[in-house]
Amino acid sequence: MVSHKTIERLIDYRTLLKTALDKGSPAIFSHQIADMTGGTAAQVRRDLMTVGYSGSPKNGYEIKDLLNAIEKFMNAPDGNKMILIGAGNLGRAILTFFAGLSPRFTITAAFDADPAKSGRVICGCPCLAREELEPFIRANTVHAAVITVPATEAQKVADILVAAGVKGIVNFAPVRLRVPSKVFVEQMDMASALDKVAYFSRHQS
Amino acid sequence: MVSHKTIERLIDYRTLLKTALDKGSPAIFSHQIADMTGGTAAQVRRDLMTVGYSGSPKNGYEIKDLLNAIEKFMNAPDGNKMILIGAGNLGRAILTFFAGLSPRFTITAAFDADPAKSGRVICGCPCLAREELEPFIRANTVHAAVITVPATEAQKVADILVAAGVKGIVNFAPVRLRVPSKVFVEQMDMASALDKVAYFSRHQS
DNA sequence: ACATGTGAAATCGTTCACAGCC
DNA sequence: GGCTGTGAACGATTTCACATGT
Repeated sequence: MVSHKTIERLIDYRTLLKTALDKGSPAIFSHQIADMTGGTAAQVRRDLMTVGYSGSPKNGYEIKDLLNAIEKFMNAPDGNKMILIGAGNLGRAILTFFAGLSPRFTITAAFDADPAKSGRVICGCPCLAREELEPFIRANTVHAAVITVPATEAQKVADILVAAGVKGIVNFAPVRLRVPSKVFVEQMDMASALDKVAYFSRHQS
Repeated sequence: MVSHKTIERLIDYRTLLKTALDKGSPAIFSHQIADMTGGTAAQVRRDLMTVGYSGSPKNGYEIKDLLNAIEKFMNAPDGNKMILIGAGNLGRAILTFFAGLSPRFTITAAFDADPAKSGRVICGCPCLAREELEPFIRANTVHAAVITVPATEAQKVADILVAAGVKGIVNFAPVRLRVPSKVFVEQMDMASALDKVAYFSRHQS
């Protein structure tokens, strides 16, 4: 019911508001949020309408309360348990990246087809065999999965994930995954991103 | 003049058509393209209108000719020279990833603030000192840049890139870059992606 | 019959503009 | 005066639906 774009921006606002709060600002105006995210003041106000928190014309928005409202609206539980499939170069870089994130997201297990990696701890994360994937998901809570296997394997992995009940996937492989509409896929396609940048950097503003 | 979304899809079609061509198919229908990219047939036809190639109701689209039309429309020169700033974990993973990518994109140089890395070859790519960044861009052709430095450094790096005339940026740092509208930025924000997946995997289809 | 190309309608998202409040 | 919240106008994108060709 609430638009995809709006959610993306709310996520932006949230991270922005957090840093503003850390700096000690008590309140903020819509045009300030707009400036910092590259949007317009009207759009910020529209977006904030959906979370059901009202500011005052005098002071704008109380940052602390607004943050609470956004988190409540997003229903963000403070722990997202995730898994990663494909502990190659990219996979390991992401595992390291996650270590810096937290505590909102934790990768509870990594999986790799290479038997040499099974049972070892890679970048602070236990690595299991590919065969363990489905049983693991059924036995543990897994909110979402990160796919970092080669393109040829990605759809197979996705099928297993979907069959086991995973509802969210971040896919780094350069293929569009075919999944039921109940499952949300976020495509992190570097190859497409490069093509896009190559195109737009050459054509008009 | 032609929409952002359409370009994204054309890029999708192109990669898809390439693999279809490799498999030996001579022609394809709009609904087949739609199925494979998760769109609708009508939309595919609309998108293809913009590249100015017409199929026939009998056979659909000649894949070879359609590919040519798309490439011509995108004006894709067969070499995009890029640079990467920030040779940390993520940066190195991306350098390796690029090696696997076609000849369409090559990273001609990497830059890092750490003096220990200067002058060395990292993942098959010469690494230079941060001070070399601006002179390098002015002396060589640089179509676009990939930013993989920590969030705190990203805006500074972007400012240098823009000042030196770079027109396209792929940004992996979790901050929105402020750049003139002449410069195109593609945000590859893993943190936001995770938040998005976390949200949509919990809320409706 | 079935697929294309494309006006026209419908849907979705953004911006305008103004009432109400401090 | 400057800001919020929001109906209404606007603009962009998607889908419908059908004439046309094979």
